[in-house]
Parts: sequence; C-alpha cells; structure tokens
Amino acid sequence: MTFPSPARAPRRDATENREALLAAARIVFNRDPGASLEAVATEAGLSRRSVYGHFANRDELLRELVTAGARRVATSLESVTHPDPLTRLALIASTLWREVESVRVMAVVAVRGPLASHTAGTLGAIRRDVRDAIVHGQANGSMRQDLASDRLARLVEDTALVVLEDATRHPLTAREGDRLTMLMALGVVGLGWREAGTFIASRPELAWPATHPDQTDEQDDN
Amino acid sequence: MTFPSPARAPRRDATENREALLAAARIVFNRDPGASLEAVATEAGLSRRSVYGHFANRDELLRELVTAGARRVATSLESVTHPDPLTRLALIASTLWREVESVRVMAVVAVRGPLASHTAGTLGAIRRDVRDAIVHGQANGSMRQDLASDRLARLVEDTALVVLEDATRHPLTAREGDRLTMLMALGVVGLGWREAGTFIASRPELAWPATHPDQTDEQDDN
DNA sequence: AATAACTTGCACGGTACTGTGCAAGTTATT
DNA sequence: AATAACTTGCACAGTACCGTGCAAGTTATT
Repeated sequence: MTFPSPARAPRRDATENREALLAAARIVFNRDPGASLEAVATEAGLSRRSVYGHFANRDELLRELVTAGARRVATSLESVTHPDPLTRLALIASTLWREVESVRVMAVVAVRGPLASHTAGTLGAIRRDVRDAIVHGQANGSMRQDLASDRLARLVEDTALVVLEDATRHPLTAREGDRLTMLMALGVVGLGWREAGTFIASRPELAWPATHPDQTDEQDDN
Repeated sequence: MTFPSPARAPRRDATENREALLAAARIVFNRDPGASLEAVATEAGLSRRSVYGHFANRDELLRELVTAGARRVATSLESVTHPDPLTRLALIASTLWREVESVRVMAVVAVRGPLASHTAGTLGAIRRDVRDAIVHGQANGSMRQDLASDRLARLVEDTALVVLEDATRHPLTAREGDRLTMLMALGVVGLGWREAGTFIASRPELAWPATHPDQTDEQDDN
C-alpha cells in the first residue's frame, strides 16, 4: 500500500530509497528485464515488501523508470537541429551516447511487455529524427543510395544500440564512446572509416568539448 | 515420460511430431525465449503433455534446438577459407545469412540461462574466425585502424545479428539479404558504401550463384 | 520525548508455469 | 484385425513469482 496522506511531511530517507530502487531497477532490469522485485529490492538494499511502499506494482516501477529515461533523452534530443544531415545524424548519435543508460533501459524494456506505449512515444520521435536525417542525406548525395531509407534508418538505430551495449560491457572513455557512436552511425550510412574520421574532425560541432582543463577520462582501450 | 523401449518400431508420425515441436520451438522461442511449453505445443499443433513424450524437459528441448543449429552453422562455416581477409569476412557474413534461423535461435538463447555452454562452443568458433580475419585485415591495411581488433570484432558480430534480425522482421530476397549482410560487415570494418559495392562486384567468390535459371526471388524492397 | 513516517517480516491467496501419473483414446504398423 | 506406438486430457504436487494485510519494529522530524 502507499502511505496514507501524510499529515506531517514525507521523510527525506524515503525519497532516497525511492531513488535507490529506481537505480537498482535500472541495473537489474538491464541484465534481465524479467527479474523479480526481490532482486531489485536486494540490489537497493531494501526488502521486497517495501517496494510496495513506493510503487503500486511492478509495472508502475518499470513505467516510472522508462518514462524518466524517455524524458531525459527526449529533451536532450530536442536541441539537435543542424542543416547538414550527416552532421545531424552524428549529433543524434553523440547525444544518445550521453544518455546511454536511459537509452539502454528503454531499449531493453521496449522489446516485450505492455510498455511499448510509453517507449513508442519518445522512441518514435528518435526514429523520426533519424529517418528524416537519412532521407535528406540520401537526397543530397551524402549518404548511401543502395538501401531504402526505412531499412537504413532501422539499421542505424539498431547499430547505435549495439555500440551502446558493447560500450557498457567493455568500458570506454566518455570521449571515446562519443566518437565511436558517431563513427559507427556514419559508417552505416556509407562513409568509409577515413572519410568518417575526417568528417568528424572537420566539423567543429562534432568536436569533443574542450571546456574545462579538468577532463575526466578513464581508460585507453579504444 | 519417454516411451518404454519400443518392442516393435517407432512410428513415423512420432518423429514427424518431434520435428514439428522443434520447428515450433524455433519460432516461439525466437520471439520470446521464456515462452511456455504450452505455447510451443500449440504452435506445433500438439498438446503440452505430449511434449514430454519427446523431450525430458524444457531444457532438453532447448538444448536440442540449439545444438542442432550450432552444428549446421559450424559445418557451414568450416568451408570458409580465403586468403584475403576482406573476402573471408564477407564470406563469413554470407554464410551466416544462409543460416539465419539457426543463428538467431542461438543468439537469442545464448544470452540467458545455462545454455551458454552449448552456444559458447560454436559461437566461440565463429568469433575466432571473425577476429582472425579482422586482425589480418588490419595488418594488411584493408580494414580500419582506428579501433582495437577485439572491439571491432564484437561490433562486426553484433551488427551481423542486427541485420539478420531486421531481415526476418522486414523480409528480403535471399539474394538481397546475402548482399546486405556482406555490405554491412564490410561497412563496419571501414569500407565506404561504393567501395564495398565494387569490392563485392570484383570478387567472383562473393557473387550470387547464378546456377539454375529458376531463380526464386520474392520481393523488391531493397 | 513524542509522533508520524517509514521498513520489515511473516503469512496469505492468487497466478502461471513445470513435470509427472494414469486412464482413455487414436492411429500407424504388422 | 490386432497390437504396440503414440496423443490427449485431467488431476496433482512443486516452484516461483506477485500483491496485500498486519503487527512490530526503526528512524527522521517536530
């Protein structure tokens, strides 16, 4: 049951636990979308019973998790608008990379179950963006012409997911991951590897933000 | 229970049903690895109960399914040996395309469960082949140098799966599918789309067998 | 220190699936 | 036509999960 309408005020640690549960769910459901609430609860350091203090049922937890992620991705993606389709595609890829976790959760859950409705919305928006960029890219000759735009769009999309998944399994510098997602997206739409490399180098919008001197990079594993 | 040691001879329709079950399992488990035996049985036009007449339990059915597929793929892949790594990679891709169903089942099942042992074997063999081709390709300069060979190998592998999955969802001519898998593999290792196209065209080994005049093609959807 | 806000454990009923036994059927084979 | 080879339906025990009620605890807040 949810708590009776609080007469005093919700406690601070309660909301903390709520977050903990969502975080745990993100981890657990990512490796097994069918995992039990018990598993989620223990991952969060709580008991199965207390899950129901925060979420009405399993579906609500999942839904909350997904919609939160969807919102993040969607808002991140709103700002991506660039006249050149190739650049736009690369930017979309780059943006997705920065939201890996959210994207992965959505992707994992979107497959099966009645969550399609939630994912379909934002996931559909992404799809439209990608497809749009591709149609334009094919029109202006910057992208491959040997595949139908729909198929190419799906391939780009799925390939991006592959990269994101691989990246989380075999960690990558944030910067390297960013670059890799762009490289692969460009590769799928037809650029050769040198071509893709020089393209990224030539576009300042695609450069890694050299903002602060404290650049947190982790590993060097390509 | 399995049937008591037959005193006469196994019936013909029994083995037919066994096949039907395996076929059904291939279909059902492919869209949901956790599907119930009831689902498999009805797909095969049989009752859940009779499944246990052919397989000791769920795991045995799955195992049988996977190992059969693994054998097919493995033997198909044995014949693939070509000095040029690029061609070899394309050939591997092409071969996998011809075994799509088996490959998909293995991939779907390999993820979870205690079937990793079975899949790991043949799946590992494929991996080694791919990695080997890539290492050589990078060495002789025909493949991209901006990614570590291990990562590239994984990306090629996963991308191939993506293509196969997409192809089964949005049907393709056998010939077109063959071409697409090769194109994508070559694309991931760094070729531009025109480059990949002409490469395939230039290599007779990669040409679609123009054997019989009755060439069964189905659709024209790119 | 008092109290409401939470967590926990246990017990319970409900669902969905597996694996098995058995009796009553059908159907291929001889 | 006889018989063994199968299929089926039903009933049952076993497991794993969900969602809930409640009583007894802990802990943040006032």
